[in-house]
Amino acid sequence: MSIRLMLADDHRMLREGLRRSMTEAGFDVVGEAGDGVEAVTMAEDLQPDVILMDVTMPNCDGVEACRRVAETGTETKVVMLTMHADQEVLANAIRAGAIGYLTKDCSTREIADAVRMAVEGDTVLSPQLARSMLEEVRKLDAPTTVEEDRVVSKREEEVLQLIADGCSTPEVAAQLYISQKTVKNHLASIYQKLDARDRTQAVLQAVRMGIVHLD
Amino acid sequence: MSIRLMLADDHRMLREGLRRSMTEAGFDVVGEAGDGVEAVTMAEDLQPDVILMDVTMPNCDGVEACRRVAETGTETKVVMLTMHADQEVLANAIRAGAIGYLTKDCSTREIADAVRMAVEGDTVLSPQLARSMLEEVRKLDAPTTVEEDRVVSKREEEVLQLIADGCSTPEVAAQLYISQKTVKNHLASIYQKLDARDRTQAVLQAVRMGIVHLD
DNA sequence: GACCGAATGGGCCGAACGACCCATCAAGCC
DNA sequence: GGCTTGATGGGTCGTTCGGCCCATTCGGTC
Repeated sequence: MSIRLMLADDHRMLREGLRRSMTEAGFDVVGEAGDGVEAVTMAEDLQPDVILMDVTMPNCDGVEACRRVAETGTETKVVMLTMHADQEVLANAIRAGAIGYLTKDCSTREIADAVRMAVEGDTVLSPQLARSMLEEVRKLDAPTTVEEDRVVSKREEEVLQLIADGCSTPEVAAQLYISQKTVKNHLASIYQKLDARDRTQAVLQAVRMGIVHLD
Repeated sequence: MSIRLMLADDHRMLREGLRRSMTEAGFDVVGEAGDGVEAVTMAEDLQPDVILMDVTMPNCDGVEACRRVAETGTETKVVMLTMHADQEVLANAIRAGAIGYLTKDCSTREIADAVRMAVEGDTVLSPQLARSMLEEVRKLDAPTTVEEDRVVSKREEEVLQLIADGCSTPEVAAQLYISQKTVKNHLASIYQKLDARDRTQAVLQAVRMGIVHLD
């Protein structure tokens, strides 16, 4: 039993090319939509296994159409196609429930593979997009704690964390049982090391570097 | 010219099954490794297009092996295979440079597709893993700017962002073509709204709330 | 023993900051 | 027509901040 595929793209030429190649690849192209609204209604009607959806379409763009299809609660998987590897759009598409995201510079073979993977529930991402997204994940869990190549000293780190927690200079001094002057000296040293010119920049830089944490 | 594939798994039976099915799928299985160290040396030797690498292996686990292969700077793509959909391991694999991550409950057809996608540079993720990772991304940018329930006014937001970018009061004033006094007024208003007592706390709170972004 | 970095401190000073008063003007809402 | 909110601005005042000079002590390393 072959996979039932639906196409949604406002460029007829591209659609016809896709239909030809997807049919050759063994898929059953059950429908073609030329804009977002048409795609949604047609999807409800045909209940395809997979929709290849262009991002930029009239009436209602691909991302929004994808959201509406996902909201119907059907098993239909949506693979987004786009001209540009825009990370922002990717994030929106993911939120909208798309299972894959391909740039249009990939081969028909790649698209066919992606469709098959989509049916199985696997996610496929184009190289550029995967990279940007994985970088996000990388940022998320950067467990830098193992390293011993500390930029700021342990004491300076404590000062930074307390500042980040909302303490003023005298409060930090009280917390650490040292004088305000020492706190200022630590800060001055921190500014040099983190290339910051005030506590605000120092704390932000420390957050970026994972030295301190926001609660 | 067929794709040159290498297998790395400590279970011979699984390896042989993979070899058979991958050969049937048209790939050229050029080598098989039984542990991590062997996989790394063999990969250097054979320079395969793709390695299907088990996560759990003796000597040096798949993730570490993947890292070493990636470090050699070759074009070899690594697709990780695993029994369990462990998000932690996935994150590590990604950091290690893996391009795909599949659970072992997927079909040989899926694996074959994934290998082809990997060659093209596309990333493939198993359903459970994709879900968990996409949720991470979702978290990242969840505080969508679309909302109209803004805590601070648009102008105040601009001020906050500039402060976060490292501007001092006079610099913010210059950037926005307003007086320093107005900047201070905006800040005072921000302090109230964000329950902050100085610019440092205000910016940190804004970062937590997703109002401003760190570059 | 000499040297260095870290942690601790002091004093001084000018600039920046934040709190508290205030005003004006435009826009939106009841 | 009033009311509020946002954005613009003024002034004053005390505090804080950050730069710059300095010193001591302690634990390492060469």
